[in-house]
Amino acid sequence: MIANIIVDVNNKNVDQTFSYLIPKNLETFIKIGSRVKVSFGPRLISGIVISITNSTNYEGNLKEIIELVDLEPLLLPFQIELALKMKELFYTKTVENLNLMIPQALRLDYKKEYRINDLSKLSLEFKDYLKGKLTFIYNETYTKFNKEISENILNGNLTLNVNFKQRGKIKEEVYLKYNKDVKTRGKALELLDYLKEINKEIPLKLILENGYSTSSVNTLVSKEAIIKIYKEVKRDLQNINIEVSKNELNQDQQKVVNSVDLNKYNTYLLNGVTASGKTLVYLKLIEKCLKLGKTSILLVPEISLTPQLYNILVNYFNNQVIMIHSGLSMGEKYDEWRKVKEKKAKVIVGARSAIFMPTEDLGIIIIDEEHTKAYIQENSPYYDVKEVAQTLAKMNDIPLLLASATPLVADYYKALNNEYKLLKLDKRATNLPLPKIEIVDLRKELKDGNKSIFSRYLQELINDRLNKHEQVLLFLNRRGFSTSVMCRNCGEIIKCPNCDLPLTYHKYNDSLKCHQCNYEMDNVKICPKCHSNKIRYVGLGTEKIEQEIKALFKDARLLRMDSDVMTKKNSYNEAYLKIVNHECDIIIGTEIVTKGFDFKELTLVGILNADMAFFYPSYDASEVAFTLLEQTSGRAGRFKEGLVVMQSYNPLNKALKASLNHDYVSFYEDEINKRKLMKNPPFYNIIKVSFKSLNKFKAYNKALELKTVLNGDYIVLGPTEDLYFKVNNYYNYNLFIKLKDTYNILELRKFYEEYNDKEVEMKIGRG
DNA sequence: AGCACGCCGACT
DNA sequence: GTCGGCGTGCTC
Repeated sequence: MIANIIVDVNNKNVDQTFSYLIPKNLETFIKIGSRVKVSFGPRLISGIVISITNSTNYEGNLKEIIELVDLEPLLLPFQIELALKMKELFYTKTVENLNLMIPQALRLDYKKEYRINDLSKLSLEFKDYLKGKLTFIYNETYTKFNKEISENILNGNLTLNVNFKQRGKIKEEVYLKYNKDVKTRGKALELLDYLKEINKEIPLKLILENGYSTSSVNTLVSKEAIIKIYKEVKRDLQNINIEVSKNELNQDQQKVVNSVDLNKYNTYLLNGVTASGKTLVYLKLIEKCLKLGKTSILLVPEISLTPQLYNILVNYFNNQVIMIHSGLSMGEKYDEWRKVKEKKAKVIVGARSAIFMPTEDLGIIIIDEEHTKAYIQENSPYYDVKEVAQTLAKMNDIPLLLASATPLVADYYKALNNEYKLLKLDKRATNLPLPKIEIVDLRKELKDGNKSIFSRYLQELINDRLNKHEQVLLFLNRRGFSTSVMCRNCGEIIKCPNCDLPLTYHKYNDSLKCHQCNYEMDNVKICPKCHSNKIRYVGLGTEKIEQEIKALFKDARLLRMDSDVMTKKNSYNEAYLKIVNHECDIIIGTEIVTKGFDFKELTLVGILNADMAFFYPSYDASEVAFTLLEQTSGRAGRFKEGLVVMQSYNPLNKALKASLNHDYVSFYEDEINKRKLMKNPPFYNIIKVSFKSLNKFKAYNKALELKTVLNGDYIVLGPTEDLYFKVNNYYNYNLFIKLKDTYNILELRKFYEEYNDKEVEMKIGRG
């Protein structure tokens, strides 16, 4: 029998199967998904068995598999299938896709260890250097002995051994238990008596915390008076108690739950206004799956949101729930992975990587806040977890539920056109009205001489809420920061005449440029619309706001939440508790605060720069902006009546006005027409191919070369400078390919596979 | 990727 | 002569 293997080498040139003979003694053990040790060229590495066949079309001599790395197959067959499909979808390597599914703790490190058979055959100097050791792991300090090393390898005195080291360990906890009486005294006797009396296994940690030392423990252990017991612990993740207020579905929610057919594939799009009780719908669907003995995956956009939902689920389903996100340590992730693998947990909640859990009997995949960019992994391997989930749902013939108050325009289009099934939740479950939104015209503030970040109206409201002992959330939009040019007098944004995208300001030659078509013009000093000179590029930071708040509201307690502050693992939980316990009055934050917050005392949301997101030079800027406004305003008044104040230089913007009335549909209708006109998704798919190099011209030329290859058959835009054109001395050029129905371009695949320029890095993603 | 092979310049 | 620089090409 022959095993076809993907080797653990992350390189495009070897991203193919290699065939190896299965030795007789391993035949019953080697399965699809098994990890094996093989000799690959001159070295020893591991690989994953992708398929097992009787023959191969490789003409040369086959080598035998050396040994099995893990007893049980590391990956399930469906995971292999998924990894292969992802390669087709995203132009990535199979190896890196497979690696997404292997917990870090189980990834192998290869260490080359040399063993000396006869020390006396070595030179005095080398012997001295080794200090009598028979083995050494090679590093730079051995360079001076290179010659001697290679001689000894040749004469057989040195053997090379490749060590496969697993990165993580199973966490063990030590317990102590009384065994027998021995003669002893002092502290040790005291401890022995104590353990004898209790006669139970006591954690060592507890003993040490109670004033006993390791030395008295060790004395007793060595005399066999007590025994040490090693217990494997699965780390339990931090839990905050959040009660689910109501467990009964209302009529609308019930209808949604009933509409989801658990027995076959369908993509559902649940469009539910904020606080319409989507979480309860998820709970009931998961519960139904559990009753069928099936596993559920619930994806949430960010690390920050996961613990909240996790706690709700734990309160509902107890220890059947696991959580996966990038904030967990390697060991914690491994433990969660094992709980799924051993089928001890059937409810998985987590960020995008949770989709790769070894779920053998999947029943449903739910993607909350389906519109967020967080579901796309930009760093290699590129993937969009929504497409992965869809592939997985089709493979298992189970439903995929996408949910959002503000779905992606492309997804809503598909739902309206029966590609997806549309489900609606139009009313808030709490029966509270949606928060009232008011727009403050910042142009007027400026005219009246108010140069502060806060309009007078917003200042007034903040003071009022502080007096009433209620909380205020201030939201600062970071996207599209400081690159676009806007008139502070009339709100005009300078846009590209060809693409309708905001132009980006380039400091080096004081010009404005389009990132899609390369249109370029001199920077404007006078607004083309109102001829004022108050035109400038825009920017604002959370720190600056913090300063100003401190000056304006001296007694208010502040909490800053942006990605700079919130990187630590539990910082989000801490912040969350601070807000719940009302240890802060004003919360300032970026995108991170816009999702999933439920705070009783939060009655005012201030959006400081509502315009900002509209400047982002991408076809979906309006959508991102609208979504952000809607999400942010949804934070207000979840329990009490809330008010949202948007500050804007451009109050007539259509998306802004649509969000005033929480009117997704009218936003959608406006946007979908633009998409059609501009040949953007969902009417066309966009592939973005990036070229990155220290050499500007080489990067540009490679992009041009690909464009030539593709010419004629597709709409190809570019090469254009990336939004981040020069980063760390690297230059970035992009090509945008527009095509219908698929992302699969044979010519592109061929170009990529044969691509071999070390000076220019080529990457394929989505536009 | 990582390792061998191989072909050139500068050293005991 | 030979050590070691790195460019090239292959890995079942």
